[in-house]
Amino acid sequence: MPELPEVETVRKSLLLKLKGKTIKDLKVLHNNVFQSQNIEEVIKNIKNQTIRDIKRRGKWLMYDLDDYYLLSHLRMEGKYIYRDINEKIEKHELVIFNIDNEFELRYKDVRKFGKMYLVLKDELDKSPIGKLGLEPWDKNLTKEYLKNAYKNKKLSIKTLLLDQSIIVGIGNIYADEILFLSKINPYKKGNELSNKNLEDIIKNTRIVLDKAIKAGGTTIRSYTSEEGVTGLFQNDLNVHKREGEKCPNCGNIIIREKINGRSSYYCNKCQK
DNA sequence: CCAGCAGCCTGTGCGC
DNA sequence: TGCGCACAGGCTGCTG
Repeated sequence: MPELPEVETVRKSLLLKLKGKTIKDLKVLHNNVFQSQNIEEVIKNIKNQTIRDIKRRGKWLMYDLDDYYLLSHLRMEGKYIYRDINEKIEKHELVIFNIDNEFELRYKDVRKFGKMYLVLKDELDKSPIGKLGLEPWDKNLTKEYLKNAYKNKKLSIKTLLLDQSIIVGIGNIYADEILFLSKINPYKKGNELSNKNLEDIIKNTRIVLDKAIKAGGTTIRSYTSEEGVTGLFQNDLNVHKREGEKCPNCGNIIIREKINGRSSYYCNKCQK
């Protein structure tokens, strides 16, 4: 589920259910989720912490606890579900939170790519959050900022848009959409972009992500029959997942090519 | 330092 | 029906 609009949608829904609740217990059923952290320590430290708020930074969820942030990245397929206390653990459920002895919040991740970190609040900068670039709506995100970030970069703009140390939150779907609206060829190199290109990228990043958030995100593969978040933005996609269809702008056929290992959809007539 | 690509995992869907 | 392959909304870590 995981680009910024989907994470934002998850954040809002988690907050409604969890704000003010206390984590009474934690079970970690798969070692790689907390990666290098000592799981016994994590469990000890998180017990009886109250969820004051749930924030978001880029594609990271941040549970704002009393003394810590619990950071959670869904990567490709992570999701949260609610279950009754002690209900049978299903396959792929990796982390079980006991919430106020009322119900369980479970983190489920088929591919096990997702990550969590429990960090002290004043050590946030040392966590993965500390390496992130600007939020799309940050006032510091200007064409000068991008020009500087992209100078000397021979990577394609498609690849650069996915670089979370420059702008956060854009993934493979929205990168394609942003480039389509900006009429930029995805192969164009970062250091070859014009001022107009850079302005269009910033403008369209905000437009696309805003619209996607309002639509509740994009749902492409419906591998969730249970309570996954189901967004509607897939109906508004212009090029992504539309190989062989007509470009809504010029009628040319939309093509798909791999750029740096990621499927990229674009119109080679209007994206120059 | 940088670009490119395998690797992490599991499941689904398609062509044969 | 079964098999093998390509693909999946992300990111890290290795290689040259």
